Amino acid sequence: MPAPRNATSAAADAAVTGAEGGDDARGERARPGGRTARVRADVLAAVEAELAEHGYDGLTVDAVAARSGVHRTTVYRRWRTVDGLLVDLLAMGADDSWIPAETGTLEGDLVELNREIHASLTIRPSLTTAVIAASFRTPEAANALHGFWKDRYERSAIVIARAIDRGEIPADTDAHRVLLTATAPLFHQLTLLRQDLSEADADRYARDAARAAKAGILRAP
Amino acid sequence: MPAPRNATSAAADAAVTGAEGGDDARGERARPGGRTARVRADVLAAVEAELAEHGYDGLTVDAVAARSGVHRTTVYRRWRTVDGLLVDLLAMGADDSWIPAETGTLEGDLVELNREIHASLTIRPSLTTAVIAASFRTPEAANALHGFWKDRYERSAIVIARAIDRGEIPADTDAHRVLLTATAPLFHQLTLLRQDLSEADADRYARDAARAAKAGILRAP
DNA sequence: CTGCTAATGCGACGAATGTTGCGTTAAGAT
DNA sequence: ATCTTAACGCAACATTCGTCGCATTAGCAG
Repeated sequence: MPAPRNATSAAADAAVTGAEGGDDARGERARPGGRTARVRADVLAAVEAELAEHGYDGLTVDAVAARSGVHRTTVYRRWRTVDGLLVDLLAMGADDSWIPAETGTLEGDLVELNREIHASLTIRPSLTTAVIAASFRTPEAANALHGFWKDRYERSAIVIARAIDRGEIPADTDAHRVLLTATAPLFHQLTLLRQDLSEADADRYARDAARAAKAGILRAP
Repeated sequence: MPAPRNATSAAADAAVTGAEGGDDARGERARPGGRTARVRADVLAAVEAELAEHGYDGLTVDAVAARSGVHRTTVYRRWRTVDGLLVDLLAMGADDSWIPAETGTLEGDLVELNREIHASLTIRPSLTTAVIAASFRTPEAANALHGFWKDRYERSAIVIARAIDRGEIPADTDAHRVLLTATAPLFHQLTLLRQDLSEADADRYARDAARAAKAGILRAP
């Protein structure tokens, strides 16, 4: 389960894609052309750089504007708040083509998921962690986060389906519960308890969940 | 595992205990007497009330000062920030005499822990959630949160020790892993994914962890 | 190229947020 | 009761944050 890819490279794309930033999605003809897209790319790149230097609690609209060379007012108008910037960064970094890796075993698939999550929470700066922080401050960020992970968990459910097809685990295994059992300890330990957690530990929680599923412990309801 | 008890009643104690607020813990003789303690009690009660009305993102020093009848400057001097207020509230609400309930079975003990956590995250306003939010903004809040939960998990380890004594689970069962497997899904689903999670769901994660431990899945290392 | 106008730039403004210096109050000691 | 001084109240100040009106720039259409 990936965190949003770290978006540095993705920022460049924005100039081409010209997706609509901010929030004003009125039905009229917009003007997503060159400059607007360039501004978005510059600003989001600046957000990422500021995040790397000062972290979430040191992230300000003014600093982002100054670094990007875009005027304060423009940033306020298009993104409204710091959290709005992070939401947009998350949206840009979200890889819609992502699907969980297929290793041939439930255990291997879960280990792979946990490694991606572990990387996304451990990397500095962690966009994932920043958006989590933002989600406690504005409903928009909370919704964006919720939507992102909901999508990821839904896509990941195929891992359990494949294991059922292979006969590894009971057919009535509760997919969401398996995923949560495997992944939740990483989030809890790394973002809430703020304790170190090695990749080996992440692997172990994945294996624990796989073994529990095989033992028929995680069957619905 | 309790969240800090909801501190309304505890606020009254402050006038008596007169624990030192804020952060300036210099070695000189302090003056924790009547007025200082009364101010602390008033302010922290106001914090709790404001939290109930406006939530964490609507919590401001000015509003707390106005409600408590204490001057802005005093609040800034003693607590520095909104997060400092929450840290102090957490410290006051922390029940040092807490020990996990003893039900006679590992499953029952874990269910009881999860119910306490579920309640602390579900109650409005949730001081626990507010402190989590604060922990993303200041290192002090992060440390306070870390310390609080570290203490709670250490105390809770006795639940696994008792189960081992009873012969319910293998002697080399990894206590921390059992606790995390049981409790992490609650935090993850309720505070990160922002999805509903019933008490019955909380119970089930507790039972899952107990069954996994019995099956020898959660043995050290 | 020319006109239209969305998007940006610009400066000024008001509000919210913290800070500082100094006078006042009251806790604790004698 | 009196003295000392930590803690608090107060007002003025500085800074940051977010908004507004208007001028300027630059997509896009014809």
